[in-house]
Amino acid sequence: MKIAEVSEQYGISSDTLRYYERIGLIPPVNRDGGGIRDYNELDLRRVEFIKCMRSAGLPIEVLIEYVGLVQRGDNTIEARKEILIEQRRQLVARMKEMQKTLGILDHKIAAYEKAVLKAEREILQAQDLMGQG
Amino acid sequence: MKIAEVSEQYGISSDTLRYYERIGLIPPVNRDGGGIRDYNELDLRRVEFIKCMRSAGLPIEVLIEYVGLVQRGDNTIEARKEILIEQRRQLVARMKEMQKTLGILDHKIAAYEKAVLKAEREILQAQDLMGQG
DNA sequence: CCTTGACTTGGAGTCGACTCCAGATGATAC
DNA sequence: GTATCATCTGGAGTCGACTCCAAGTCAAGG
Repeated sequence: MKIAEVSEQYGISSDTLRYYERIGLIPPVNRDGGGIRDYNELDLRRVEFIKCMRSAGLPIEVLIEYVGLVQRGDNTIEARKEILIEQRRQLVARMKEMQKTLGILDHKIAAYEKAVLKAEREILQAQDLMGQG
Repeated sequence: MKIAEVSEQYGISSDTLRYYERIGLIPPVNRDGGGIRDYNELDLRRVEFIKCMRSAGLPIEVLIEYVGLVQRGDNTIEARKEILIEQRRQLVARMKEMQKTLGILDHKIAAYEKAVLKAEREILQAQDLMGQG
C-alpha cells in the first residue's frame, strides 16, 4: 500500500507518516523497486497504534521510547509495561479533568438555555402587552 | 491577592497569568498603588474557569472569543451557548478516543503482565531442574 | 520523447501555548 | 541610603508536533 492510500485510510497526512518514520516512531517501511514506500499489514498496524496513542495525547517522545523497546525485543517487556502503566495513569488523570470540565460545560449550557427561554418569554409577553401576540 | 499567591494556589505560573491577561483571556486585573496586580474574588473565579477549560484542551482562541462575548453582555447569550455546545461536542469526542486508547492500554498491560508471569514461571522451572528451587 | 503526477529527500517554516529575559520600578530590611 | 525582593513591561525564545517546500527521481500516458 502506497503512502497516499495509507494517508487516506487513516486520516494522517503523507508528510506526517514520513515524519513519524524519520523520527523513529514507525520503523522503516519497505520500498518497492523505485524506492517508494510500500506499507504492509504490520506497518499498517503500527500506524494505527500510533494514531490511537497520539489521539489520546501520549507524547511522541514516550512513544518513540516504547517502539524502540519493542524493537529491542523480549527482555524489555518489564520496561514497556512500566511505560504503558505510567501513560495509562496520566491518561486517566486527563480524562478525569475533562469529565469535570464536561460537567461545568453542561451546567453552563443549561443556564444559557434557561436564559434564552426566559428572554423569549419576555419577548412574547411584551408582544402580548402590545397586542401583537 | 498578588500574582505569586494566585500562581501558587492554582498551579499556574505568574508568567502564564500575565500572558493570559495580555492576550485578553482574562480581563485586566486591578492594580494597587504601586501598579501591582491585586486579584479579587471575580478574578480568581475567572482564573479557575480558564484553568479548568484549558486543562480539558479547549483552545485559547475559542476561550478568548467566549470571554469577549461575556464582556459584551446579555445579547451574546445565544452565541456563547453555541460556542460551549460545540466545545462540549469536541470534548466528548476526545474523551471517546481516550476511552478507546485506555482500553487498548489495559489490554496491552494485561498481556505484558501475563508475559512477565510466564517468564517468571520459566525461571522457576529452570531452577527446579537445576535443583536450586 | 516529453509531460504529468505521485513519490522521494533534507531542511526550513508554522502554530499553539507558553516561558524566559532584560531592564525598570517600588516597597521593605538593614 | 543601599541592597534585596517581588513585581512590572515588551519582546524574544522554546517546545512539541507537525507542515510545507524545493529539487530530484521514476512510471505511465499521449
